[in-house]
Amino acid sequence: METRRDRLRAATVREISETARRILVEEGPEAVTLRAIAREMGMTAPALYRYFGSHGELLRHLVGDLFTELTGELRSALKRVPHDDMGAKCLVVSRQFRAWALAHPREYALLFGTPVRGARHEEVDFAEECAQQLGLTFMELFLELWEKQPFPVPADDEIDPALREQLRRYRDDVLGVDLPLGVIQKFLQCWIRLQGGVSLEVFGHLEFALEDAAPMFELMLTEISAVLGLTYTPPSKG
Amino acid sequence: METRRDRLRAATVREISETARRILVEEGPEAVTLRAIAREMGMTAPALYRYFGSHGELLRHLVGDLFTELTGELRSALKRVPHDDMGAKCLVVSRQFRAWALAHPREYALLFGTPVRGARHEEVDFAEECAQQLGLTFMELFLELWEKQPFPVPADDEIDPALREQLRRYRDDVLGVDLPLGVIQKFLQCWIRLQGGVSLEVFGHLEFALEDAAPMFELMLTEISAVLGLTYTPPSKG
DNA sequence: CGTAAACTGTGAATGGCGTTAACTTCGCAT
DNA sequence: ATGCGAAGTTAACGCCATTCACAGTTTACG
Repeated sequence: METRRDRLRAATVREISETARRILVEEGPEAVTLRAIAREMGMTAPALYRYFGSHGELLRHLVGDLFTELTGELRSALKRVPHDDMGAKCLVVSRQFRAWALAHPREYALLFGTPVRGARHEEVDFAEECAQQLGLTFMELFLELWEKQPFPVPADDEIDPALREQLRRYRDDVLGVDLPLGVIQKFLQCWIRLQGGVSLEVFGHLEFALEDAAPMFELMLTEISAVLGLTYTPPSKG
Repeated sequence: METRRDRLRAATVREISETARRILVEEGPEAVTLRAIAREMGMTAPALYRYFGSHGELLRHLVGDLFTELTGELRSALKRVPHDDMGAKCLVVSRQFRAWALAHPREYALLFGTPVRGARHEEVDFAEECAQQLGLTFMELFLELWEKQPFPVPADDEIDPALREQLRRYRDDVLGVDLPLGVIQKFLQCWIRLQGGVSLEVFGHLEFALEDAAPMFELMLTEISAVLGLTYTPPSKG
């Protein structure tokens, strides 16, 4: 049952997350220290150990929240698109992903930058579950596209055997769906191009040549659209 | 002139870099502290300030060294390929880039991970110069390919105006070469796919689906080869 | 040669960090 | 009303980067 203390505790956990995020945004990742969070909340650092087992655990919780936020924004952006316009859906979700990354570069770095932060964890992590939700969002869209408007995919025996076996494992053990392996392959190819390109841009690794990578991103979307048999439409000005 | 002290100083600088790198490899990036480096060298931390202005400056120097090493490996790999086999040259340099990244993931993270470490620098950095050398290596190869075996590129007026202007600036102000803008565009597209894909793999962001991303990487190389009109050949077993 | 300057190191100190332990305070259930 | 546990505190440990005053050694020069 929901006691009064439970509510207070949940509120404090929420305040800790919000404070950590504010510091992350305003002062950068290295400023997100237990002492800084506690200071900002009018507490002392050891008190935070009542809520999180360690600094790393607090950060992993924040990562989970961020994954959930990002997933939510993608899903709600999807709802604003005509239900049967698969091309628009794919474009919207891709652009929204990039838009969130650019609007929240430090959060994005926490989610998709070099890992390590607090190293690996044995148990299934809260953050990992949330990350899976994000992956699922893309996967569901891809699956819907495949069912409504099948696009060309390689036959199983056209796929490199070493890759084939891994795709099979991912399909059967993780996704548990019934799809040709070629669809999984195309999905991963698209995802790698999308996340790879966005990461490079957000982390500043394209600045050596491009001040604004938006047109390059759109160029990538035209290519991906072509691969998937979708009609590309330029972004709306809104 | 080259005094005795200069030689000793240079040797110490080298030892500092080597020690820092060893710690980076063996204990991870967060263990690369001034105290740890000094401890390992039988010195005290403040002594290191005689050689580097700060912890961040030391790291930036290390980054420069690493860029130089990577560039060297790519260049020497190129020399082991028949001079006129452009397809093989492109494949070798791409595979060698990935191989170095996988063999030195922590170093790679320092070069291509999320930046920030010590924030921006006003003056032209040693590390930046070294990074430019790496970029130049790829660019020279691309230029050689274009001259020897031109591949299809979009005409200037087929390129998004916003992109066209940036490509022009990059070509004229940075590269200073005489090439169609379409070549620059294709170069960046290829580079983004290459570095984007390798980064995702090295940072573990493909592990959700793939245990070994090598076949996926090769698949990407077949696509890039096709785009550039090159004949793809599988990696040699050696 | 001798001496002053420059270079290379040390030790102590400051302030920040994560984390632990001992201790207080207060809400709440029996 | 009593007692337990949750939520805080302060103090402390051992890290960290960085600065400063100081000492020893090497070099340069008159």
